Amino acid sequence: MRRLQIATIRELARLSGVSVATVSRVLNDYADVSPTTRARVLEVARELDYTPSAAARTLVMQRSQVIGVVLQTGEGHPDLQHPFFQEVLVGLKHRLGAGGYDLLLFATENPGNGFSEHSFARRARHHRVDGLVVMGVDPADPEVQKLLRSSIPLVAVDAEVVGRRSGYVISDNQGGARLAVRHLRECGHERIAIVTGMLSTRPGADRLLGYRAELEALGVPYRDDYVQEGDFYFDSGYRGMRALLALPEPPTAVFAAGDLMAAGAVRAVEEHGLSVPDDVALVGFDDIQLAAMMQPSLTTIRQDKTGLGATAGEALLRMLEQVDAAPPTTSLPVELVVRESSRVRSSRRARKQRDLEVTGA
Amino acid sequence: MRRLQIATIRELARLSGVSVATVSRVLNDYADVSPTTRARVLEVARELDYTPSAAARTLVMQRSQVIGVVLQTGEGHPDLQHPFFQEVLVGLKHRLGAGGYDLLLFATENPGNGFSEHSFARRARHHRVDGLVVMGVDPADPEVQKLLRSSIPLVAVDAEVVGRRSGYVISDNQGGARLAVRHLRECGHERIAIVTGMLSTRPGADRLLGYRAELEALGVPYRDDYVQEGDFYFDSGYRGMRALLALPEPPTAVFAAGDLMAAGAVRAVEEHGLSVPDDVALVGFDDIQLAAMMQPSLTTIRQDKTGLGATAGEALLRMLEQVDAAPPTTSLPVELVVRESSRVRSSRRARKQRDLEVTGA
DNA sequence: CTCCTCACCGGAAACGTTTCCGGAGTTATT
DNA sequence: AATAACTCCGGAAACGTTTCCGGTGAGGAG
Repeated sequence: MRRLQIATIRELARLSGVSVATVSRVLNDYADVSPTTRARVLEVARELDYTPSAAARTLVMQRSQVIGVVLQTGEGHPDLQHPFFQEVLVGLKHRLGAGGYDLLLFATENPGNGFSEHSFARRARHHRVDGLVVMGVDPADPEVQKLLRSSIPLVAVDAEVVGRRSGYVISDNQGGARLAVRHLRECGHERIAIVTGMLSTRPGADRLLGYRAELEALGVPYRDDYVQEGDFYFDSGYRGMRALLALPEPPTAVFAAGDLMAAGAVRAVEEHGLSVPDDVALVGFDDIQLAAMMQPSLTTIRQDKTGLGATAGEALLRMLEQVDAAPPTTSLPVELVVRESSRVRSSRRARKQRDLEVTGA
Repeated sequence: MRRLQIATIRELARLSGVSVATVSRVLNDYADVSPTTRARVLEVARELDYTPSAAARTLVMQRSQVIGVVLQTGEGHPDLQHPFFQEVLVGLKHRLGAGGYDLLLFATENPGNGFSEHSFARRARHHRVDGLVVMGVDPADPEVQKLLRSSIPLVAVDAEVVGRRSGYVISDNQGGARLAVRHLRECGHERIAIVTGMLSTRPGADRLLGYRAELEALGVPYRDDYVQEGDFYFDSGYRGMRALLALPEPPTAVFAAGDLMAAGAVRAVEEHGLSVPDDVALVGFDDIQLAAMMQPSLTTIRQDKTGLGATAGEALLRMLEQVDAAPPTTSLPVELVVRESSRVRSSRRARKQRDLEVTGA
């Protein structure tokens, strides 16, 4: 009873004694078909376990029901490796999946086979994806610029790209940074330093901006030597913190513009024989899983990561449904989550609270 | 100069003054074409920024150059959320990308639109994927069984599925568990408990098996009350550890069958007013990023996660190239990584070493 | 009884490729 | 000088759909 070839619409038509046109009509829920015919065709289709060919459908309809996802492989660190993007991906997949779309992950490694196949724009056209989501890319990247001109609906996460058919969703990075600095100030700190993310990225730049803005608003003088440039990953946080500790007048509080870097900073502080938060208070950014789990648990600015993905998906769906839908330029709110790394003293009560937070999630 | 329609092979043929057949031959590097013609076609193709349509090619060639990836959305926890799978995905994408394949992420949410679209087997046929990689699934799942019968080359990660065209790659979970227990015993512990992963999964079951086997080998009596069933995630580690600490004779060492659970266990221990490793020694499994970053850093059994992905990709490529290639049944070695959570005392020297490990990675 | 409308259906073109088959020149072989 | 063997190329079928356009038969209006 196993068929060797997978069933085609022609086979299905033959078996139900109607034309392929009619079969197509019942499969696509057109009105112009009698109830009896419809029932018969559906029955045979079920028996055959028939599935239409996406390729054929794409070819004739000029749309694929597939969304391309590009995660730029950062220098050395595949972005896929950063927990942040992973969570965004979860939200994205969920929303787009519910909308009937599948996700095509563009491999960033150039296959080399055939004629030059690399460029994202080419790959997008090649697969005829209906839309694109790009994450962690530099908007100035020529690759990205090509994508923008391509008239394929696109939404970027964490990068401010705008075009006729492309928008972005992003967290309120500047506001988040201000929250972090204000919190540190309210904890009594005056010497507040920062370890930044990559300044070439929007979040990296904005968090630094917010840091400076809040410092000014609070009347705390800005010092160049309190700014350490990092790259969002653990090691750079570690190195940045070391540099800060080596200063003649080291800071008593540090805002690390990413949780991974905050973790690195904690490592540096403790290796220096000091303690978090007693000697150095720390606030991170992102609230990745790690933040609540580490010791001391990390005060941080929570981004709604799956929300970013879901919002991006949502916006994309809107743009696909109505051609004239405006591309999104959405900024999602963030939230200060106070944990141990910024508390004056780690008390019994603090621990209890921290616990509730995690297990309740 | 912008074309409204994307260029087709027909257009390309017209512009180069040859037939589509010839263009196709040029593009696919056939020998049967004169150097001058070849050059001309290539030139025009470059000008047009021509890209062949994947849909058309798939249709006629009956292959898509796409690999389907299914990540079963576990009960409550999307697997994509577990760092483990993320890293496997990195390796997979890398290897398969280099082989010229793109990855299609199957959305697990049933789109509902059209006629029943859910089943993975249907989706696989629908997109005509050339191969499949499945992760974190139950081999007994009827969905998976359907996939096996479908004659599409398949390789599973972390699940022992075998079929005519399907194999698996997995870590040596049993051996890893034995390593963990032996290490704990060598640290002087006698009362060694375990918090298991989901026993319905291969790794969950195997790690428990290894635990028991090594206990026996070492002549340490096995106790039922030293076995707490978890589910690989933080909370279950936390709960399991609490239960163990409530025992009349609590263990002095615990093997947590996953790093996330180990982190939860640390939390429970400290909340209980005890310390890791002084009161309770801990060994985890996986060596996810978290393990090296947390405080105390986690002794664990390292799996080669990207290696799993790469091996899976490699095997799949082999099966795609030669139909008669045997499906893999590969087991990758694991490795004990000693960090603070199992050290008798956290010394200056230990910290130094831990540091090297992380920054050197 | 004829004509119109309407419900239902089939034929066929189109989507963009690959590949089989054969044909026209050109060069080598007898 | 005829034929064989290459080299290079074009026509056309095929892949599995969707959709336009038109056709048939039944029933209602004139």
